[in-house]
Amino acid sequence: MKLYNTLTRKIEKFKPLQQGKVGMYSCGPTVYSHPHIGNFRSFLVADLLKRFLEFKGIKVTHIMNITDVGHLVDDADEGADKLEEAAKKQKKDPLEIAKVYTDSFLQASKLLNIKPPDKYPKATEHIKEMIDMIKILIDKGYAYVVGNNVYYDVTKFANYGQLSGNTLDDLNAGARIEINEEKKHPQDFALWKHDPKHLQQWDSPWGKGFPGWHIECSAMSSKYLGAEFDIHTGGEDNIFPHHECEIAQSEAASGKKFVHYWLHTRFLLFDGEKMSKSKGNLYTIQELIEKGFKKNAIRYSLISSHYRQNYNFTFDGLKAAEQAIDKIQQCVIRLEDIRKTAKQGKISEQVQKLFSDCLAEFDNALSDDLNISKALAVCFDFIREANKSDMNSAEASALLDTISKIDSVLGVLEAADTEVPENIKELAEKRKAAKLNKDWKAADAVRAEILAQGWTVEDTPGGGYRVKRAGEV
RNA sequence: GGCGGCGUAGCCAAGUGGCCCAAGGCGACGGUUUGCAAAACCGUUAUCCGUGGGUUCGAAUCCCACCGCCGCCUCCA
Repeated sequence: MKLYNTLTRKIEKFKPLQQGKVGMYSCGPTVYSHPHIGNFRSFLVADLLKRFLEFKGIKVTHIMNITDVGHLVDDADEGADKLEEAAKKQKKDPLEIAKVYTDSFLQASKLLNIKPPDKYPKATEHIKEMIDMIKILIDKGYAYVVGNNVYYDVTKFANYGQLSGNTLDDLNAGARIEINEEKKHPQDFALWKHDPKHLQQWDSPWGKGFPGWHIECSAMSSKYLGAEFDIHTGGEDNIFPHHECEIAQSEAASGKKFVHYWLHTRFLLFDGEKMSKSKGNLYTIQELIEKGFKKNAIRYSLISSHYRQNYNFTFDGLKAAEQAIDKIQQCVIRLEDIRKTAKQGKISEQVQKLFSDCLAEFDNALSDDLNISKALAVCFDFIREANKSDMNSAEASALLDTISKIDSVLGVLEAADTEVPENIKELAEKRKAAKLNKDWKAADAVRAEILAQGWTVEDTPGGGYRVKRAGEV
């Protein structure tokens, strides 16, 4: 498998530290507002990667943090904490705010069929680990104390800038942040801050205060994955300063290489524009569902293009995604039908080749830096062949199994367990009877009646029929 | 100013030196099937890949220039 590594800016062959096992850390949400589709693109890329690694038989330990403190509004390490701002505005305790938006995030994650990570560690529950790491950084000379604040000394870390390609000189030249007199170097960043106005305060060796933003990921990733691990994911905006600072902290503290592969998801555009609150195009998953879009279509849409490419999210695209999923679902229904009704038999060489080729090509496509477009093309080529084939029950079952393997990665199919109401069933039977009498007029009238109640009836080969909710597969 | 990405059909999007007169999805149109539908299948929908040069036997793919779009460097996935 090959992955593009932001650190080296190259596509590299992926080799886990331990064969068959992968440790993966994903930067999760800062829970000060409802996460939107852009946030979820990044989380879905992590989910896709994890599912694919699992598809390949690799055991993945996945950690996703929830940031519920310390995310300052500006990186001059001044100003308000975003959670605190929300708390003050809504006149609520920061933890209450965090809970509301954490719940919203978890709910949307579930709607999008994101496999829960092994752990969602919260920053506020790891203050001790952060303090311990800060102490080490001070002891090793990478951090210094000024009054009740602790700063990381970027000049002590030779590789600062390796991830983002920034150099300290360039950063200074382009700096738009105000100079903080306490810092030795303008790019030094806070590890621990003192601010009497801050609502969330903890005791520390440097007095009451709260942790800087970057330290949480360093502390929590090493706690759950060790000081050195395989993959770290996040949005492209995390590259600098967040991930750059994480590397500086973690590698300085442990003396080991921190992360082997850095994956960054590019931003989502909405109708060709950057999403922002002022443009009013920051949709949440829940809002899209209220608008009538299907949750699996949202998932499909968000994963259907390459993660290192800006993806232009549109409502038309969502509709196209619904159609595409329907196509797969329709094939599943057909195969289920064959599996149940066709005669038993052996799996022919032809069918054997069809599904083994499909799985191999699907694997190859995603192994190429998660080439999802190619993988989907493989999937649809397979669907077309499956729809054409005349087959026995065992073959249908094998093809269903193939689709289910593919969907263990895509995660877009839904169990078709719609309960059909009794009266609709009766109407469908009535129509069947009319059809047998070739009373087309009556049959069509019943069909119209069924449709008026929000259901559709479709004939299947052999005189049967299927009832489904109107607009569904 | 520094760092980086992109421009392929009506839309989304793969392909990064010969298999490309360019995959796949959506849409559209025609056909097969159907009592009629739906679904499915078949066919058509880019002789050409932002523009102009160059390298090469050969380029969407490499080089140069230009135009356009976008991201990071400041909170953001």
